[in-house]
Formats: sequence, C-alpha cells, structure tokens
Amino acid sequence: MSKGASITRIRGMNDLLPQDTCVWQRVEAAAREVFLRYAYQEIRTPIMERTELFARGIGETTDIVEKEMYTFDDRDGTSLTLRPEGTAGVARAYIENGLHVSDPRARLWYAGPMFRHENVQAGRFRQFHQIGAEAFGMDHPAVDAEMCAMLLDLFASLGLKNLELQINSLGDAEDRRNYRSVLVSYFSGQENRLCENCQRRLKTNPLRVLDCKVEGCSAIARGAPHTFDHLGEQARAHFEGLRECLDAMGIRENAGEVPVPGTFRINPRIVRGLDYYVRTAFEVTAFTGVGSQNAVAGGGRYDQLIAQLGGHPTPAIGFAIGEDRLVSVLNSEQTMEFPGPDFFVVAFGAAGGAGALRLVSELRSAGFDVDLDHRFGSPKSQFKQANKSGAPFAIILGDGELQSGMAAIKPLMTLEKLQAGGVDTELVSRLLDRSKEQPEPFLATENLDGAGVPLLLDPSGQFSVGRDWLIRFCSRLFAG
RNA sequence: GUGGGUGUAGCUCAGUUGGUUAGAGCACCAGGUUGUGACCCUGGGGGCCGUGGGUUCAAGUCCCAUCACUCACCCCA
Repeated sequence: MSKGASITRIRGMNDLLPQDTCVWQRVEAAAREVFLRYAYQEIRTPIMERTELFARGIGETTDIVEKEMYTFDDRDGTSLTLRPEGTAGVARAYIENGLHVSDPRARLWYAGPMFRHENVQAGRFRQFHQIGAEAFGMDHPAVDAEMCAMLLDLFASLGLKNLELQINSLGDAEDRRNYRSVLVSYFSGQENRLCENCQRRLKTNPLRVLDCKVEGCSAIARGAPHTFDHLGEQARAHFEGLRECLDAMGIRENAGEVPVPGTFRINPRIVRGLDYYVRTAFEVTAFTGVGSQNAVAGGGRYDQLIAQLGGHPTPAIGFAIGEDRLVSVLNSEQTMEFPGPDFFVVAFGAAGGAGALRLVSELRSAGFDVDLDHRFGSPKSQFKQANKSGAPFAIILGDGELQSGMAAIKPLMTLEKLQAGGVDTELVSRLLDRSKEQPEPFLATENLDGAGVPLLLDPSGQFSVGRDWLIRFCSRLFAG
C-alpha cells in the first residue's frame, strides 16, 4: 500500500475481474450466436447522446429522465447525457442513417454499458450492462413472437432454468389512457386502504398499483378491472396473433404454479416503465440469484417512437437484457471453470529464457494456447504456476531434455479431468502411469512410447521443435 | 430522496469488564519432503484496526462526527 489515500472506483461502477469476464464472455457469445440465428445484426452507437434524445424518447416525466441521468455540458455548452438505455440511440441511428431507405425492415442488436444515477443495491448499479435487440418496420405479431423466442433460446443455450417469460398487452395509446382512468376510478373508491406508495402511484402511474407487493394492495388489485377487457379491437387482434405465433413455434403457455423453462406466462400485471411502450409488453423474471431486483429482461412494442423522434412512422419492438443480473443468475445456478491454456512450458537451466520462448512460439504458431512463467524460477515454483494455470499438460525443458533431444510432456490432471476436458484419453492413459485411480506424475522421457516432444538441435546448439510431429501429436491429444 | 446493517492482512473473520510488540484460516513467497506441481513440515512478507476528533495514565475496544461499503424502499435491466 502506498502512503497517499488510495483511489477507489466510483460508486455503482464495478470492476469485472478475469474470473468474472469469462462468464460475461460466455453470455455475450451465446447472445451473438442466438441473434445471428434470428438474422439480427449488430449495431454500435455512441455511449453519449444529446440530452434531448432521451428527454423526447424515454419520456420527460419518467424517473430516468427526471432524476437518474448523468447529464453534463460539453465544452460548447451542448447538453450531453450518458445513455441510460439503448433503444433511443439505436432508434436515432436508424433514422439518421436512413436505414429505412434500402429496407424499412431492420433487425438490430447491441450490447454495452448504460448509466443511471440511482442508489445501488443488489442487481442495481450506476453503470450496468444491457444486451438488447430492436426490430423496426414490422407490425406483425410474428415479430413479437420471435423476440420472445429469441429470449427463450438464449436462456436455454445458457442452460438457465430459474427464469420465466411473462407477457402482457398494454393496448394502443388510446386503450392505455382509457384503462388508466378505469383503474383510477376503481382504486379511488378504496384509496385509504392502499399503502402510502400506492396512493401516490394512483396519481403518477396507476398501473403500478397492480404490481404492488404490499399485502393489502395486492388484495385490492386482484379485484381490479382486467387489461384485456379494455383492449381496443386492433390491440386485441395483435395479442391473439402473438399467441398464435408463439404456439406455432411450439412455445406453450404455462398457467401452472411452477415455472417451466421454455414456456411463457400471461401476466396482466406486467407494466413497462418507459412511456413509449404500446401493445405487447414482456418481462423475464428470475427466481434466484438476484436480490429483490428480479427483472432480468424487459421489452415491448414502441410503434410511435420513431415518428416521435422525427422519423417516418415506423412500427418497432425491442427488449433489453440486464447482463449483470443475467450473469448473477447464471453464477447462482452453475459454476464455471476458468479455461486454462493447452500447455504450460516449464523451462529451467540452459533452456530458460530464449530457449523456452522458441518452443512456446512454435506451439503458439501451431495454434495452441500456451503459457509459461517468465521469471524462470525454480522448477517447483514453475510447476506451481503450471498447476494453477489450469493447463492439462506441462511441457518440460531442462538440461536433461536438451541433451536427450526430447522435451517431456507431463499431464497435470487426473485422467477423469482430462476426459472431461475432451482429451483423447486412450493416448493419455498410455502416457499416464499404471494406476488409474491415482494417476501419478510421470516423465514422458522415462516412458517415451513416442510421446516426448522431439527437439532438433541446430548447429549453434539451439533447439527447435519437431513441428510437424508436434501438431500431429497435439491434434490427437485434443481430438474433437 | 428515505430507512436498516457493516467497517481489523489480498479474502473470510477472532480480538475478554479498555491493559505488553493486534491474531487465526485461506491466499502469496522461500526452504524441507516428494516420483520435478498437488498432501505434509518449517520459515517469511503483508495492518494508520475506514477517517477525524473526544474521554482516559492507557482506546481495535467507550463517546461524537464523518466517509465508505452493503441490503431494502421508490423505480427499473
């Protein structure tokens, strides 16, 4: 520790350490793969936009715009804002780049950090990460259904079980207004029995009362008028269409108590917070792994937004996944082993330094992941590093190996672990010592069986690896 | 913006009614043992006890303030 006060990260913005990033990479790779299957293309937009974009797009009176944005003036006085969500920027890019001209349809996905100045708690940060998708130019419910399917596919490909997709229809803008006033008059009759929060919600966002966790409120909410009874003709048809399309894709409704992976539940109490949503709204809820912030993804249709932002009227729908929350659910369900390199080169004596690098670079150019300890300390310390690296094999270069012209290959794991890593175990068991229960260390040089790495000595006394042989050998080791 | 909890080693935590030089486990480094790494043995590095003030002969411990972290409300991903 140095003397001065140490500089810390700023509240709500977290470091993702190497043990974290391997999980994040897995999530992002899965997302990329699934989105590609649905013919979505990646878009990257700036992390900052003019404040006006969010004020107009998200809604002036939402919490996000009113009190959660990181807003500041650029040097010329322009008001800029760190993006609090992804849709507005993508919509802006769609309009600004005239993506509708060549093809009004656009299916896009994005991933990246978002910023909201909120109080932090489990599952809520000031810099958080979303993976989102947007589909422009299509108002058919088939698109809504595909969005849902895409989410379910992603969760399935990650092996997640404790999540549930819930869908609802908010109706068109007019239906929403009507339903809102019906709700207000229903709740107003029993206003004094609602909790303090809900009495306030009644004025600001009455739909939220339906969602209240307080016992008394939810009891009253159960008797409240149903959204579906207040859908207009078109919104109702759209929602029916969505259900048909889901059914056509084999995605079933789950009306039972217990969540079932790969199904959806109709939940009339799903309410989206942002102003622009109409018709389809959906949300993915987690049962484990996140604190009380259990919404892992949310989305819906926003057919008016593009026009509101100055584009041609264009229907659109999208969702955003809270990547931080998704990762935390994933971590609660399964543990991931950090993938190690294929080989760890242990070199000592005359073989340290440049000699080791020669072997390492041969291996790397043959396409293997290789690590070594550049301090070239004692064999013991290098083997400790090798063990920790997670590499299944060590390749050993010492004075003896240089003399014999063969580097040793030594397994660092039990046979079972090697098997689990997809290594050709028939070959390995020949390499390993007799006992299978308790695989012991051994030196390939003692038991060659063609298993050492041949080293070719050049006239200057330097060695190089028998590369063709090595590739053949290694590709057998790592078959499949 | 509002409420609760917690601050002692890199991590998880002990630390008595205030009383020598603040401890353990894990991790890290070195040495020993070993079939060159794992198990075991020995040793080592690493602490402004969150920070500032107060009480006292004496504060990690008691009092006040402050900061940070954390969980929850609101709201959202």
